[in-house]
Amino acid sequence: MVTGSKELIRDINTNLVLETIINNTAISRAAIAKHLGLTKATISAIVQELINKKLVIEIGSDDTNLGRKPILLSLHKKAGFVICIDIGVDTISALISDLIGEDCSLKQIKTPKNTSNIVNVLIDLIESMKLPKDTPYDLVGITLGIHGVIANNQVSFAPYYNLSGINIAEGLESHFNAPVYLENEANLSVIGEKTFQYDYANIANISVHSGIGLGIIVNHQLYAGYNGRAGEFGHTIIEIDGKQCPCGNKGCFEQYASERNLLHEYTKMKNSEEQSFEQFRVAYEAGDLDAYKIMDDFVKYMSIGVNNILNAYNPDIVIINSSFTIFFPHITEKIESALTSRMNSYIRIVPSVLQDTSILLGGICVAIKGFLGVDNLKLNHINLRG
Amino acid sequence: MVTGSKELIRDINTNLVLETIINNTAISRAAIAKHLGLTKATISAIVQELINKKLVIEIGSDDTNLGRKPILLSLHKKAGFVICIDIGVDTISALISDLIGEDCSLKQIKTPKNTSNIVNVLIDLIESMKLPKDTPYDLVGITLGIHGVIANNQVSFAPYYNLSGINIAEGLESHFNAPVYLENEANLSVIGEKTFQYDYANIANISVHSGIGLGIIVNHQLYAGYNGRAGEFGHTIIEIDGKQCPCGNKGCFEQYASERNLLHEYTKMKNSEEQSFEQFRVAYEAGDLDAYKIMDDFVKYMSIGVNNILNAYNPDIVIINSSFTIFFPHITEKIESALTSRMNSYIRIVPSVLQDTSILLGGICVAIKGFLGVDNLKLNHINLRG
DNA sequence: GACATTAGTTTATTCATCAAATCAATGACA
DNA sequence: TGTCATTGATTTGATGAATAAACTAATGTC
Repeated sequence: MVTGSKELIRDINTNLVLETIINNTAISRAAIAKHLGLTKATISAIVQELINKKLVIEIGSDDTNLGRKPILLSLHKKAGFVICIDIGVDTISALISDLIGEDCSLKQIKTPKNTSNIVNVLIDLIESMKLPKDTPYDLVGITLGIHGVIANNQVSFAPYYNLSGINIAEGLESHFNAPVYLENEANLSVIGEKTFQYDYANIANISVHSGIGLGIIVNHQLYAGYNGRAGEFGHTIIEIDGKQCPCGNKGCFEQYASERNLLHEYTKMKNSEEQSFEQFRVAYEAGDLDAYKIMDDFVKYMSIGVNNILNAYNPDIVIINSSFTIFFPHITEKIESALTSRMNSYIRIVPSVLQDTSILLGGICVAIKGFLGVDNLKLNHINLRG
Repeated sequence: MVTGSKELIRDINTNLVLETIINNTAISRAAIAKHLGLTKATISAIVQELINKKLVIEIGSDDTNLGRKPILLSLHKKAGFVICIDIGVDTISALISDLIGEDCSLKQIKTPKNTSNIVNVLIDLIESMKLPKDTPYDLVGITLGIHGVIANNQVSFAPYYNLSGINIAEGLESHFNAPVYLENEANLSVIGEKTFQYDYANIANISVHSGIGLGIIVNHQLYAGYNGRAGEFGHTIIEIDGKQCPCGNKGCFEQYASERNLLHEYTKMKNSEEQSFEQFRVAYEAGDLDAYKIMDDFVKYMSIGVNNILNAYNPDIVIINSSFTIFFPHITEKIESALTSRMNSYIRIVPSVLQDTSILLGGICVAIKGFLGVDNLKLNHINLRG
């Protein structure tokens, strides 16, 4: 039960001050006070505390033309560092970052066939990377991106690899002495998009891969449903008595609009061996009519999916993350014009810019938010290197 | 910007105390302190304030077998009264209630063809009813149930009557000097179900009438999307290139599962004049095979809708409110067994008990919550009379 | 009638906010 | 060069709400 107390007030205001400092990059005490509607005395006290904790630093004066020059405050971005590991079906990717998502370094390995030893694999992976030295807090959080359903920080259902029953979080936590956050990949993706790219209050992010995932932001917060199964949008039905889906349903969305299905249809047209996306792309750019037909199908099915998302969640913006939108970003305009319902309000449909980095960047955010206690993070500078 | 302050602490704790008193019907100061984890001193101070404001009364001692007998506290349910008016397409229903949803009185009139004068119609309706006398606060809130989309306490889109552009809330507020809350009918419905019947954290409530509405409770709160259009589930597509819907789409859910469509299909089978639900019901109970076929369709389409709701919102419970479930409540079991996806977690599918009173009772709750500042209301006793 | 037990109140303390005064720094201007 | 207006930041005292601990109140038991 969250009741009111002095500590609660301080917590709320401290987090707001931190949030204000981060989201404004550099800001003075006076400006924070004005922004939050708190008195300068309060802000001074809170800032002093944050400076003592080495979470905030003074970075010199701003250039104003009247009165005393303000002292600019900034997050001490090297106070510690965070790690996100995306456990993909084929590849495990690890990203180390400072506290604002800058100065990242990436390492990738193959996902082992047998995942029973996953905790040790992850420990070895992290220890093989160059970790920042001599920071006040060192490693302050690890996020794991999982292709599956998470409940209570544990994998409760993962169709592509067997992680259920293994307590990954605890294993890593006790070894690194830092909090470990498990999260669904589609959820991390939308958090990454919100934090680094599209700062809207309500976002739907569709990830089209072999299946289809959906991450939802509602009122600036991740919406995961009561046991983490919300946004299993790939298994909503868009065709009565439609194509059989392995899940047991007939006519699931991902049996139509997934990359796997569309390439499969393309292969059938070509009557050849399994076609890759790259082969499809080359053919499309060469003006191949079959490829055009497949792209039309993608637009048609995706517009149905987007219509259903609009009527279910009513977001401000829909982001589509897929190979199709990476190579043909203007396809989102076609999807938008394929929407037919007069019930829909005005909406933006955009291709993902972060593409396959959105999961890792989203994981970085989760760990940073967890460490700093900040609710609504907004970061800008991205600089990925291998 | 919500910042921390002394007043915020008191507000939070006062609302928690009120909530505890209401949801426990009668409870002592000591028990409240234990329940909330606050000290007895704090609770005593807050309760004294509430008694002074005539919102809480002492109702005698409880019978315990050891120590001093506790003084039981209760909400002063006659401190004021609230009104909900459901503006239906054909009928306007008004319900007056005390502050716990007991002691209600109902009045219904026909919806006027011309709704330009709606404010005066509502004022006349309210003033023609017997309002409680000599209460400390008198009328403390009016909720209007609207068959349409609400944004900023105004009707932004209503397909069945023309209310856009009329500032109903302001007109009533200035006349009765009480806050007026506009809300979508499907949203009120789910609030009513949650408060009076099914106390779950995550609820989906499907209202099947001529169209199909959906009210969603997420984490104990109504989920309405950023401009009130979430839950327009009737216009999600369940059939590619399906039946034409007036909204512009093809294959909308409500073109299949709505009462209007199913009766229309039944009429076509019978090759007669338009069949009513009553005619359908009589035939079904007489063993008519066409009626059985229609009911099978209802189960089939509804199970698709429920599947999509589960994968979109992941609620704890799905409530179905329709003529079909009123007369054949066990049909929800058939719908449940028609679910095929192994992605779905365990779920309860139940028929609405409140039926057509859910909107009015939900509206009563909205007004009570607004007046008392209570977040999570739980009420029990229902006693409707005409 | 002493005592254990529970309910509720009183009192002193703590702590975070606020308002107002004060100190600090800086450019404008005479 | 020195005064002043202006803005930034800190200090000080007051306020209010929570807490802990002591105290009063009420009641049944032995």
